[in-house]
Amino acid sequence: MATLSDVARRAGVSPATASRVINGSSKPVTDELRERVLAAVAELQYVPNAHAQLLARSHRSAVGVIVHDVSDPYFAEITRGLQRVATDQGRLLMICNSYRDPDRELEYVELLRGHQVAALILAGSGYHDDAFTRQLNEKLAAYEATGGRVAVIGRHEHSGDAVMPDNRAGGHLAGRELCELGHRAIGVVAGPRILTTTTDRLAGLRQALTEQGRELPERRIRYAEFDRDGGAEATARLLDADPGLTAIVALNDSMAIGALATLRARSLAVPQQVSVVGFDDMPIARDVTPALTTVRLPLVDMGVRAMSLVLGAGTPAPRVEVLPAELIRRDTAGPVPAQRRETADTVPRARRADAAS
Amino acid sequence: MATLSDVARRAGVSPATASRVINGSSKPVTDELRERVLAAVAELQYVPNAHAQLLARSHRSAVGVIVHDVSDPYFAEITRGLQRVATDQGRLLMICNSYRDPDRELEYVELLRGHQVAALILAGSGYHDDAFTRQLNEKLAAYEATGGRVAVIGRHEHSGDAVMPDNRAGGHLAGRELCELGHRAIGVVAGPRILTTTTDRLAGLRQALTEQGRELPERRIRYAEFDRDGGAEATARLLDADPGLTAIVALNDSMAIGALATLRARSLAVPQQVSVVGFDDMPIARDVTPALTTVRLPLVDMGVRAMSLVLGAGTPAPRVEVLPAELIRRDTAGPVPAQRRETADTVPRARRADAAS
DNA sequence: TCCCTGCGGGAAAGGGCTTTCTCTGCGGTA
DNA sequence: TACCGCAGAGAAAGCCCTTTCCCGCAGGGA
Repeated sequence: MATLSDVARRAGVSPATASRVINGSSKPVTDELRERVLAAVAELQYVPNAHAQLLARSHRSAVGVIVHDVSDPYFAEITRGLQRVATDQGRLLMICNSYRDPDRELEYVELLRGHQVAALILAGSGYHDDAFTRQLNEKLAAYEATGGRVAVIGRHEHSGDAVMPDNRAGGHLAGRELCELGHRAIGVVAGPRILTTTTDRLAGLRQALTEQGRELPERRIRYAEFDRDGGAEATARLLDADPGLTAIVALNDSMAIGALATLRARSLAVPQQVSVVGFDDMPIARDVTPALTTVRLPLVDMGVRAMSLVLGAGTPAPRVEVLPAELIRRDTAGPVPAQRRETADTVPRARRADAAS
Repeated sequence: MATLSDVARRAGVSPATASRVINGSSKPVTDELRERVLAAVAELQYVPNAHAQLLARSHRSAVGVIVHDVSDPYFAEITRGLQRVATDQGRLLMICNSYRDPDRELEYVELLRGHQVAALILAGSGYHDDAFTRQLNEKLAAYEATGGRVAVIGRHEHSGDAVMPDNRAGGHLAGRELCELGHRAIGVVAGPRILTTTTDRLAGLRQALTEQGRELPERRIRYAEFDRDGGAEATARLLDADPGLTAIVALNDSMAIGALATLRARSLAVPQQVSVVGFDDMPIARDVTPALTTVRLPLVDMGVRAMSLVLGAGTPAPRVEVLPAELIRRDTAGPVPAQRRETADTVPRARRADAAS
């Protein structure tokens, strides 16, 4: 690789001058030398060594981002928001996928710190795991102690700046909607128990049911991976255990799509026999058939805000921005079927079996 | 940030010794010093400056990847394959989104070169743009001249290693299937004209129709963005111009989903009134209703191979691996409706209008 | 004419790390 | 006892840039 001094030598100038020309320094350089340098750069196809530059400059510019998986639409949307702000400010993003592995998350914090990022954004659910949380906070604190900025998206455990989707309110919205449609036998297709996102959404849902004088017994909840196959599988287990279900809440849209697949496979009409409500409103939600009723989170906006937080001026007190959830009514949630209007819980066993057939 | 000399000072050793301990150098260090260094590292929360390391080591390890958009399922799958191999070999990936902007692509080549990546992988369609292609090749050649490895995925223009999905054969597969189902009035919802992927798939499709004694006139093709909305819009234009269409080929699955949306909006039953064939077989294809008949490309495998090519031993002659396309029959393509069995081209105007209603 | 100013350019000092080279001191052999 | 060899540690030379500091020179004012 050609280096700066190669360029300088070829142009017959000092490395200092070459550097000034290349970086458009404020220090003036005569046109003649400038041209010679530029010509040398072109001839040698010179590209500055980014690492040497970063070492020489004190200025840190890149921003590190840790998500569970960029290719997951949830994170893809958040990332879009992050990118928008970063690009506007000429920042480079380093995006890392933790694939929901806490250890990998820890490793990436180190890695990004080593890469001298100016700020760090952790997006995605936290874990119910005290040991992990403590370790993470230690690392984050160490980073912040050296001037690094940190913001989290959708995580409680961090003490600094945070952007929080209102998962609990979203869960509540889904629950209330279904109650108002008359459903009583509601099953839940949930993500991993260890994720705070799962428990937050679940908590909101449970609260809504309780407010309506109903319950969400643990046997009506199935935990699985937060993806399509997890949703399909959890739905199957739910249905096997409780054929009388008239509604299913999936704790994200991918799982909802899996749920829809299982219902279709079992020839259960949606929403005539079983209603389904998803969560997140990812782009595909409107394109499945029937179009998915779901709880929308302002994903892009979450990204925008987190990045703004981290690139803007710091404040002594941590800022927490809670972004609201919104119910998007489409076609998968309908009134409870007539023959099941009574609560499945109180229906005699025999009739319940009937109703399921 | 704590530096290596901070660690060394605290441990009462030289930076050289500290470095040896931290990197597990082959040079032996007594246990006592080793412990002192490790203790200092922990106390100071020391993380080596990655840029300084990269500068000092001659060894280059990271691999640069340029895709159109990682959050697009097509690239997400390819990236999964790339990651798999990279992770196995302990390589870090730097992934950049060009958002189908040729200039940005050029910039990223420079950027990644500046970051001293050991190899470069360009995934995604090439452009019918000679000036761009020349520039790109120049940059790539300069990079290769300094020992960089390059592989492309799905691009013709590069003279080196390449992994090529058989887009043409895939187009052919889609065309033949539709012909065998009796369709004659086939419309195409195509991606941007400037992309070689579009033209390759189109060429295969056209060839299949020609072989069956049919034609693919330009008026039956609509070019739009390679996404859901592009597909929806192009389908609408196609239908407006030619209501007698009995089949639509979408040149990728996102567009196919858009096509499905438009057909649903117009109450045209799929596949009873109109058949649809997609391309790529992205994961969601099986979950839309009706499930999408499409042409599968081994996306993950494409990524795996490209990365293996680039990390394996170089060969004097460039290697081109062509990966086959496969037709996945699901539920969106069916036999041509009875009343339209004759070709739309030969049906009198009046009857064509009837048929469309 | 002399001095001061200011402009354009180069020399050189880092920035944080790796690695070669050098040095010290010890044990072992003749 | 004298010498050799080697293990283990440190000194220092880079890696490739940026940027401060300094210098020479030309032009302008007194």
